[in-house]
Order: sequence, then C-alpha cells, then structure tokens
Amino acid sequence: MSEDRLSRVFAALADPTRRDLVARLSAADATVGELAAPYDVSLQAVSKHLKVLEDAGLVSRESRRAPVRLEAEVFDLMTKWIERYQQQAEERYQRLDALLAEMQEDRPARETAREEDAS
Amino acid sequence: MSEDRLSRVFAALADPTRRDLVARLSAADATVGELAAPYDVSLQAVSKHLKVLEDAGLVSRESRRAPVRLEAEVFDLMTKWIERYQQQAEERYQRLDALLAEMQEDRPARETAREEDAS
DNA sequence: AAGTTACTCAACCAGACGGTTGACAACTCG
DNA sequence: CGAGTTGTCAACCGTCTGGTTGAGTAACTT
Repeated sequence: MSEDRLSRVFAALADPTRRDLVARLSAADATVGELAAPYDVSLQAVSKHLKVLEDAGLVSRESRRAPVRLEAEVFDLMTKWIERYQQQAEERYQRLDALLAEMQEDRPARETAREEDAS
Repeated sequence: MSEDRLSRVFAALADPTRRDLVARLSAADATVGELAAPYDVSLQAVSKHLKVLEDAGLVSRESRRAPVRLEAEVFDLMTKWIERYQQQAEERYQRLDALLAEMQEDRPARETAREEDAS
C-alpha cells in the first residue's frame, strides 16, 4: 500500500531531529557516528531515528558501517500528494473569486436570488 | 518557531484519515458532521482530527458550526523544505556522476595523469 | 587471535496519540 | 420557552514514540 508509505514518510519528517538528519545528508553522506556527534542524545537514539528514516525509504545503507545515503526520490511522493490538493484548492478559490466578482457586477440593491427569495 | 510549525504540519499529515480530510476539503468546504459521515469512527474522533489540522494551520473555521476551510498556503512551507534538500541532493548526485564519468575517461591501467582535458 | 571501535538489540519508562463513551455547551427552530 | 441538533470537553484505555541504559554483534587494527 502506497498510502501506508506516505504515512511513514510524513511521520518520519515530523521529528525535528530527523529533518535535521535529512538536511545534513542532503549535503553529504555520513556514517551513523558522524551523524550522531552533533546531538546530545545517545548514539542509540540516533540509530533509531535512522531506522525510522530507512523504513520510510528516505535513507539507505549498503552495510552496517557504510555511510548513510539520502534517497531523494521519495520526496516526489510527497510533492505529488501536496501539489494535487494544493492545485485543487487554489483552483477552487479562483472560481470563488470569479463568482464573487460576478456577483459584484450585479446591483447590490437587487442581487440575484438567495433562498428566501421567491423565484 | 517555524520549525515547530513544520513538525506539526508533517505530523498532522502522517495520519491517513487526516490526509483524507484534507483531500476532501480541497474539493469543497464542509462542516464537521459532513466530514465525519463517511468514516466509521465517532464524531468526536473526527473533531479531534480537525483540531490537529487546525493547530497545524492546515484548516480554519469562522465559528463552531461554520464549514471547515482548507488553508492551502501552508503547503508552501512543506514544499519549500522538501525542494531545498531535494535539489541539494540531486545536485550532489549529478556532481558524483560527473566525477565517475571523468574517472571512467582515464585508462584504468595507466595512472592518474589528467591533463588532456580541454573543455 | 585479541582487542578496540562502531553499531544494533532489548528492556524499560514517561508521555503523546487515536480511539472510545458520557456529559455538556451552543445554536436553531417549533 | 423548550426541544432537538451539532459540536466540544473530559476521562479513560491500549498502543506507539523518543528517550534511556546495558548487553551483544560485526568489523577493522595490531
């Protein structure tokens, strides 16, 4: 289910530490130890964070001590989801604006038919 | 802190029900009851979901029974974050590809004499 | 082979999360 | 006014999450 994947991706990025990890990995691959160094949490905690990112498909590694690498393709999944509804919403607002503009053209004193108005 | 806001937005969208609410609201505003109808969870649960979306700034309402409206601008926040690191990562991969291609041009047998380059 | 380094697994804990039910607040309407 | 509708608040429950520490595993170094 791709739906589930999207949930994991969003959940993974909901944590500031994990977003920071992604940000740093976008600049350069790095090992777990290197990644953990700047934070004042334990290495195990960072290792867990990386597992979450890995399960979401945002990150990969060839072996245990190999540098962690960002999988940038996953971003497309999010971007697509976002863009779809963003566009849809914006189009709707544009239609609303158009409607309001159209109503504006009519005389304010004698506007066109609300519900209480007999037709 | 805008950082915190981003966390709330991502966390809000990590839940499939909430993503579905956003999807439906992108098509049309709707009241809480209307929104709750299709799901087989209680109205209270949906009310809670809407509160999460509202706290994340994804959704707004003028009064209690007023239709819920999608705030599409928040999407920009996410899109910006994503694009930044996506681009950065892609550029890095391109540089890596270029480097690999360059290394490929040199004879494997001969050593690293790279002087005939004339671009 | 032994020792060190780098990382993960396991158990545990406090707090957040998604859901429930029940009570209540607020608006609409006869 | 009183009654019904609509939505929220509060308390509770089981599960997930982010953190800890301690032990174990895998891989380099000597």
